[in-house]
Amino acid sequence: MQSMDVPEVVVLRLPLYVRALTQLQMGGTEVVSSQQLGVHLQMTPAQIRKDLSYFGRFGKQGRGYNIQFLLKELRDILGLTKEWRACLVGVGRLGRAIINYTGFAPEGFTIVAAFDSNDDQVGTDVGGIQVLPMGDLAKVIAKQNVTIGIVAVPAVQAQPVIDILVKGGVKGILNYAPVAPQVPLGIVMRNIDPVLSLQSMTFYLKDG
Amino acid sequence: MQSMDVPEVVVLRLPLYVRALTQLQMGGTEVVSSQQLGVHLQMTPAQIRKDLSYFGRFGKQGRGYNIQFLLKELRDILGLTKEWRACLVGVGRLGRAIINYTGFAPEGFTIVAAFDSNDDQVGTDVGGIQVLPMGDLAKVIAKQNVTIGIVAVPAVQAQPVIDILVKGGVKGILNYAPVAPQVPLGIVMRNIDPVLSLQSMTFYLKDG
DNA sequence: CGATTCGTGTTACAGGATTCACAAACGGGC
DNA sequence: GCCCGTTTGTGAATCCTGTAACACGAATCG
Repeated sequence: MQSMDVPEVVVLRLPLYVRALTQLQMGGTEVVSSQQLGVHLQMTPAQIRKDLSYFGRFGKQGRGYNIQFLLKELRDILGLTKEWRACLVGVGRLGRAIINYTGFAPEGFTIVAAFDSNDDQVGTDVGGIQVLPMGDLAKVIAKQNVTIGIVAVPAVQAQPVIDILVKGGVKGILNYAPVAPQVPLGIVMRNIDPVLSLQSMTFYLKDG
Repeated sequence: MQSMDVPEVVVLRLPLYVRALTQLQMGGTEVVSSQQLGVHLQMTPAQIRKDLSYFGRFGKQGRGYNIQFLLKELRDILGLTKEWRACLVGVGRLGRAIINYTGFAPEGFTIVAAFDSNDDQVGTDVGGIQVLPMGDLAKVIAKQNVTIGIVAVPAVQAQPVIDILVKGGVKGILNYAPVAPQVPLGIVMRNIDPVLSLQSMTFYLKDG
């Protein structure tokens, strides 16, 4: 709905606001100005105000933003009030680390199933989750209400796996494989790729 | 030097070109046009040509780009021709996964040392690397010629650890902790944060 | 050897995003 | 109740990025 006319860069920044505000809230602050938030996040106050203004008027002139209120609003906007159910494909070293990562659950992201194409893996238990064969994917996605697929397979398998996930019905893909797969319109994909990060970093390091 | 007037977005795309070209090279292709590359990467040919033109004239009219040559040039530009030595801080689950990740080495990134503040971890062997106490950090960075620090510690420890790394002399930080730490000017930082990726994804998923 | 085709590098343009600047609103003090 | 310092929300202006257009070089073909 409103997603249409909000620039994507703005959406990418919203989670940063959520995180910073949460931190401030932990610290006991109740009200914050765009100025102060800007210092925290290394951004200009103007940008913060403009970003927020895409979604409504959350602040009070002369005072700033009520943190609790703004947090609730932002969580709503981002869709973080409900639980998101994900499935993982690929339980190699990386996949295991992802399953055992404790950062997802507190934010409402739950991995409810794991798959692998390797028969040796199928049937084993990883971090309390039964590893299922790829054939069960579509069925589990439908039954378990899975909307996000997490891909942790080798590069060459990424595209086929993603095709299966999409056909199975997931709406979002979190891709850890070092490739830039194609997804149909309407599917949201995010890539996690430390090597790309390092390779762009070295550009600035090479003659420092 | 030239880093000054090249937009950062362009630098971020260069590794994508390197990867796509490498893939084409594996497939036996010798020459590629911006058109073809664009199909591969889902970009307009114009953008590719413009990006490359920041650094030189690599193509031949009527023919396209010689892949081997362009790859060499791009690797040079990005500083990928030498070996980059990194150290890891934090050998918890995430840190172990990073050490054991096989994607870094082929691209010239080597983890030469690991540190942890937990005395139980110090002295143990992780993926063939001795875990050292934090106190040794500065010494090792200098002796081992380490330029990149990889941070895989809990959120609250990230900032102090990064301060130590920077004081120790690293020039780049690859941060896996879910915070946005501050670094002094001249230090390059990249953040890897799957939760942020998911949280911006759900914005588009929430009423799909 | 001239004509034709192809694809580059570059310049000009359009669309976005960021920053600026200011009127309007709020709260506290008197 | 009124004034003053503060901070928002928002058009306007600036900056940046991506796209389209085009002139030219290189190769090919008859």
